[in-house]
Amino acid sequence: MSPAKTAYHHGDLRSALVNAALELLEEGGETALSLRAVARRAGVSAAAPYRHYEDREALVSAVAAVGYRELAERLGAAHPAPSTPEQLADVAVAYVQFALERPSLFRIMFGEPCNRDNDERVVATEAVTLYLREIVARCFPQSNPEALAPAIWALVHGFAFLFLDGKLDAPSPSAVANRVTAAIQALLSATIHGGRSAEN
Amino acid sequence: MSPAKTAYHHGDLRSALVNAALELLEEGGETALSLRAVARRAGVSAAAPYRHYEDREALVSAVAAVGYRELAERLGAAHPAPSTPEQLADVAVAYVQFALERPSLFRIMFGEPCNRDNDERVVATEAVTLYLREIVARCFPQSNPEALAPAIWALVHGFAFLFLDGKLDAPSPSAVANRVTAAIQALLSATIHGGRSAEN
DNA sequence: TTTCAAATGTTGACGGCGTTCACATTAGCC
DNA sequence: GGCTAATGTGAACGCCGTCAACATTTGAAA
Repeated sequence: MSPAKTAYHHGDLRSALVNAALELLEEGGETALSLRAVARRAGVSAAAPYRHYEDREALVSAVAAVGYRELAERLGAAHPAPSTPEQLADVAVAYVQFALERPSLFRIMFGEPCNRDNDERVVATEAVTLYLREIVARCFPQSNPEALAPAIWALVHGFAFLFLDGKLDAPSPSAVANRVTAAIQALLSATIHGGRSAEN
Repeated sequence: MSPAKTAYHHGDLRSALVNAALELLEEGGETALSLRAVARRAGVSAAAPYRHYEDREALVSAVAAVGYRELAERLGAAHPAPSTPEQLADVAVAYVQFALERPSLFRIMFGEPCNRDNDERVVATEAVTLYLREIVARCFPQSNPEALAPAIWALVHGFAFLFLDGKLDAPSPSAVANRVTAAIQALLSATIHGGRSAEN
């Protein structure tokens, strides 16, 4: 509740808008996330947000950036510094659970096109990328993290989306966890076996 | 160009709307896909579509269903009946290429929430699921396809989305293909090795 | 302290959207 | 040939994103 960066008339409307957007997202899903609704919730006119964000997409990007930070936090909470396949699997499960618990936020983060410009979003994404590569490097120092990390990310990310869309049945959170864990284990044992070429 | 099912005033407006929607999608992306624009292109009033689709989402679902059929076609073209890891990898590459070549359609198919009701969409999805399970069963008769098939799907699907969103660099189509192929090979060799329990 | 420019917020408007309802037209069946 | 149901139209509603003109407030220069 501590006031943040730029506080003028309203007192940091910029971040108040992001918070309002997150609330609306949780309450009513993507459909509820309109610029006007956000402004209304922040107690401000419909045009006010344009003093802080170029357009709707810019605000959505800011929301997505918060999502990336929260995802990173969540992964870190699952395990601060994984160094075994089991621990890595825990992180993977946390990733999928994040997607299932906050589906609208996750869809905003990944489900729509985003400007490749150097905005908050790209930075936040890069953080996730590095975090993951670091983990893989620690778990498999003899492997090639730049090849393995994306594969693991893709596996986990794909599970998240397929569960989210109902393409794969997700009867219970634990069932989801089991499935993800098993897949990770399979991919990892492949690396250990097949990664012989990394001996050089 | 042969006229289809129900032809009344317009002569199969129902499918004309889907075609118009697909055109708009290719030309202008998801943003261009409005019910009014679709009606305009079909040369019909804004209210006419409601005689054939309950709402916008229903039309979008119909478009997605076409997408699923085209995806299945594309996979089949990559290899009619894969039975080796290499052939399966070809199918996987075709999946990702479909996503990159028709990003808007792919996003409509997977990127937004869909009603779990028993509509065209669910049926078309099921077709993909079965097709994949069949392939896996043929490639690895001694494995458990119900566990392996989703893992492969997730891996491929995740790659598709991450490339699509620019989270992973996709410098050239062949680079994408190589990455996907390598990941598939890794996962598959894991199955061959780790799948010992399937000997029983 | 006064003053002034820049930052911030408001009002009202525009066009586009999804959707509905009352109405017109047409198609096919008796 | 005429009736009913199916199909298309037109006008309207409220919501949306966005903009331009205007009002207010702020912080600092004078």
